[in-house]
Amino acid sequence: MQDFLKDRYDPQKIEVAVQKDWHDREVFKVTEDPSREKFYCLSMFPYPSGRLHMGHVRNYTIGDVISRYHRMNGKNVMQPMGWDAFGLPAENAAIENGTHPAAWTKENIAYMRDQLKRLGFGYDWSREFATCDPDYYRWEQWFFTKLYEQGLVYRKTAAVNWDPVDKTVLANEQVIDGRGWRSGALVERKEIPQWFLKITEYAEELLSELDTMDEWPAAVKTMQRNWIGKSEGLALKFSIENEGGELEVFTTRPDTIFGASYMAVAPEHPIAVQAAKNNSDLLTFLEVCKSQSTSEALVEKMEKKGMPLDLYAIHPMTGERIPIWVANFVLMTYGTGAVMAVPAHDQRDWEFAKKYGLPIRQVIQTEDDSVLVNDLGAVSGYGVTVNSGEYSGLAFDKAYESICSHLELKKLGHRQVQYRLRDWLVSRQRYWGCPIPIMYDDEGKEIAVAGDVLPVLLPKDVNLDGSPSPLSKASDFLNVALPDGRTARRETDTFDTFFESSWYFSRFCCPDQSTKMLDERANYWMPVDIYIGGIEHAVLHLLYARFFHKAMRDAGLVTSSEPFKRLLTQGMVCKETYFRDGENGRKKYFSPEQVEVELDAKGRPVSALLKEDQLAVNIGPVEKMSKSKNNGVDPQALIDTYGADTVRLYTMFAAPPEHTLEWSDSAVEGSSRFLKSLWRLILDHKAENSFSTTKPSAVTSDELLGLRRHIHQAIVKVTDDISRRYKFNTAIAAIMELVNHLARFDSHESATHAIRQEGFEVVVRLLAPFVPHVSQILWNGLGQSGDLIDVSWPIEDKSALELDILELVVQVNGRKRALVKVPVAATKKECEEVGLADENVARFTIGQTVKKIIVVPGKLINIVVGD
RNA sequence: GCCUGGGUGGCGGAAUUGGUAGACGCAACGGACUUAAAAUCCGUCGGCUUAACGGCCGUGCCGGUUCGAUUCCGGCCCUAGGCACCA
Repeated sequence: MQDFLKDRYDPQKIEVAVQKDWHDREVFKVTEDPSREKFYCLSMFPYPSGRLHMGHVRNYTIGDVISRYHRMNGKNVMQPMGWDAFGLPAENAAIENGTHPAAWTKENIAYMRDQLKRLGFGYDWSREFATCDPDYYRWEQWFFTKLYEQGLVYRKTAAVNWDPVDKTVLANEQVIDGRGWRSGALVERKEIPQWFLKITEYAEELLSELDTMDEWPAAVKTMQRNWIGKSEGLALKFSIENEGGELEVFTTRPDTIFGASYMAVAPEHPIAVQAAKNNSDLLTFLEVCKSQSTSEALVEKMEKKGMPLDLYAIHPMTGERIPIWVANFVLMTYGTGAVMAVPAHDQRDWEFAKKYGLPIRQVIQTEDDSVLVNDLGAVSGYGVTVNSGEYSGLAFDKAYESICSHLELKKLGHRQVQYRLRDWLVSRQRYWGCPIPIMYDDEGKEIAVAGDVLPVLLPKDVNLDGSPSPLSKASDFLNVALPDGRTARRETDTFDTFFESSWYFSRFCCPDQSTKMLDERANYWMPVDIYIGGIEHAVLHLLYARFFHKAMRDAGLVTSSEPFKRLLTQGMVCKETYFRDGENGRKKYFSPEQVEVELDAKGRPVSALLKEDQLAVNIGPVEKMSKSKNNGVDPQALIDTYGADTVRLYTMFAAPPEHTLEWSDSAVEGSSRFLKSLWRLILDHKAENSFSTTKPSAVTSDELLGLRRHIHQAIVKVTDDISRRYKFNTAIAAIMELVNHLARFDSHESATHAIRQEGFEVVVRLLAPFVPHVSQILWNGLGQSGDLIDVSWPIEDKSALELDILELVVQVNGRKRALVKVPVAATKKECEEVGLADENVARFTIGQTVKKIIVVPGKLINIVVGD
């Protein structure tokens, strides 16, 4: 590498040169090496939307810092990159601009790949692939047919959002205020046959394995546990009066059964549908329910409504007639689609009962609520049964046991484990996705496509005009001749794009394998040692990927049970917003560059003007960078202005990885300033041209020992922050502190030069993961040769950390009153004496009795006094 | 509505196991250098109070545990993410 450490710091020049060198020598290309510890570092691959956004930059910088750190610690590090290339935006772009999704995607990938390279991420580009490559998706088609053979795949009807004008299925995102985003038509709920994967077969393992995943954030594990939603309870049957049928429900509270005063079923429940056949009011109600969204969030926020079915169930304990209602809040997708309502002890049942005047009967008495006040709401806690016939007066466990046993004996119920988790609906009625490898013969019987004729290629030549399913009109694709001479019709649905992202990490281990889905290399690299990505994936993507990996394990494709050893969830990147109220009630947003902000004396923003017309604009909240809020910062512009190192340094310094990061242009300036000043300090240091024979460990002056202690303390701190705490902001702060110490040390003797040389060599190595380009140049500038990426991470000299004198805080009754110096070896008693002797401490202890003295070794002395 | 986080100076954040609240940086202000500006360097920087030493208050709000609470517990407010077809 050429000697760049001359005159001015020019990031563009050095970064491009360093990157070219890495590329020419394939520095980041790796192979399996059983002699070294492997480290598989993975960042969630991007959807190729067009350009990188700041969220990508942040995500990939975190991954690159961790990768480079582990490589400097001697591990065999693999860091791959690829593209989650199927999805809705490509189809939308196709409809809007007339570009083909394949071409649009390819172009975006090319641009974004260049951006990633310009940011200096150490990826093994030889492993790159896009999920829309047939070489990739053929294997997921193959695996789908394996799962089909094993009975883990099935077809049944499920609801979709149907746009009656465009005659197409809409994603939840495409439904705005109940209307299709393009047509504006009221969206309907429609039941169509779709493909499902039996993730519920793995519910128990997906749940229990979480207990062993101690390197995952507790919040993510809790979210997954609640999503899987295991509950134990009683499945019981209520017979229906006259009709002779039965209504099955599930309850976790059999102890409240005597309080069941009505039943509620989902609008799609067969008995509701049946009852509506000769009841036009009921039919109308069911139709209204049908127009409601498929989104659970919206269903739960709706006003709770219902209608009686004019049917009665027989209470299995009391023989009482209880009315059956249909209710819009009962979900057909959970349990049996029917519930027994106990309004006294369930808040939602209570509200519904109040609204429709249904009886509320208290059957549980909690310790602190001897009387149930009906007007305040349900009492959902546990307690002792009352008004429950022969089962009255029992504690929860006893009541649960005896009621379950009684109903089991009478064959009216059985204990059951129930999960909230539903099977994974993988069918999508879209073009730009992986075709589902299924055919239907003339009788409509399904046939899985044989493995040796895969892939089922997604045809390129289709008509994309926004009308329904292009694949159903592509006759070359649609019609197939079977080997036995019969003809068949292909499935026209494609896979959910979560299908592709559920196993890409395994394929990165052996992307060139052309005869198998995976090979032995996957077992060398898997599991991923650290997986980094947005918190928004906490449940869906991460749960699907865990399930998929277990299914692959059971098919003998991998040996590990969990795909991701550690998970690091990254916060969003935000920026302030500026807007004016538009005519149609919608806000018009202005980008921060268009706005001039006026600050008060304290630096608080007080008002903002649009530069263009010098009139006021409103200052909005700080929100996630997005096109709609017009508050995005283009990483490319920053790279062009400051260089990749500054952008990387700022994104790591501004906040810990899990936090949302609030973007500040002036703070970016600060990171740039730090690199410039470090450059100048090392340039000046080099110019001293001092020859020193002093060994750093041999210095004796207090000042130099102190300086050297700062150097080795920084090594300890930064190492711990990167490897254990994943707190890159404090790691960088510690490096900045060390640089400040080195810069302010006002001596230029040869011994000082030697310590400074040691200090800068440490600083440059500690900075290498964050700002790899400038670090490489400074490393060479300090007289060292070779690739910094393969230089060992510094190790602290323990003797440099030793101290003789400690500072202790002295508190009186928990309030800080003094700082005292004591020898390291001081006993507890000696510390107490020094503390009590302090003048300011004495002001607060005089005339008081010392009741107790607490000494926390190395930290503080707390003197507790009183009268 | 349900599940899960978060709330600390003007701002981003620090305080790692209950032990000095505000590290590091930004902004702001004062000064040096300069014909001037930029850049750079030095200093101040939570509020109130004091001549000074120091003192009092202060980590969203209310209450509790403790010698000691940003940290633990209970309740509340605000805010972000997810809720199964955005990825």
